[in-house]
Amino acid sequence: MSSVEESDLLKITGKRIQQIRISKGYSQVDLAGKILGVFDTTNVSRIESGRTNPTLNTLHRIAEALEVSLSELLNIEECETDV
Amino acid sequence: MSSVEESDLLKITGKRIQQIRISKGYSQVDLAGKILGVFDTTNVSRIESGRTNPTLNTLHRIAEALEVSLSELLNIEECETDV
DNA sequence: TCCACACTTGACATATTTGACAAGTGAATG
DNA sequence: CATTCACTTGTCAAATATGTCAAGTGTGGA
Repeated sequence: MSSVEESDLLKITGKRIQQIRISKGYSQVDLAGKILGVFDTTNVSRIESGRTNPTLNTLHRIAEALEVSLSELLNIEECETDV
Repeated sequence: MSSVEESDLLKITGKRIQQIRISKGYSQVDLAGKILGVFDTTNVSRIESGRTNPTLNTLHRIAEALEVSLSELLNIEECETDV
């Protein structure tokens, strides 16, 4: 019951990334620019909207750019999705 | 300086998964069996040894099987890698 | 020695992420 | 209007994760 479906997981994680990004005042372009190595805005968009299933390395790069730990980035409430 | 190279990240995460797995008294076969859906021992081995860059969904499935949160699973010390 | 168990490693097919680019939407502004 | 900005969406190629099978290593027990 507490198990999260894949698509939900991706959407929830995407929203969390977006929340943190916005709270820091970054645009998607800003974020992509801060990410180590090459990172396209396209991917930011796809990940934030949960249309892609990012790899550990990608999540790590995003976490660094957002100046949070991986652990924080994925600190998802597994509780209710309602309301 | 604090930025972790990809291969290090994968190895560290793999070791962490292995630690938790062993602390729960599971073999790789046990773990693979507990993971939601299909999961081969091969993958457990590859992930634990850092030879593969797992996706968010895969990490989530492993976390569930290990009965820890994603956040706990990835609670990696970003401190020194030395010594 | 033989066998079982736990794990590693290689090869392969399939699916998907990532990276690159182009185009489209909507909002705000001059 | 036209332009700019932020973001979405489509397509494509390349790299790679996953799933599956087979074989190899090392350990321990009968």
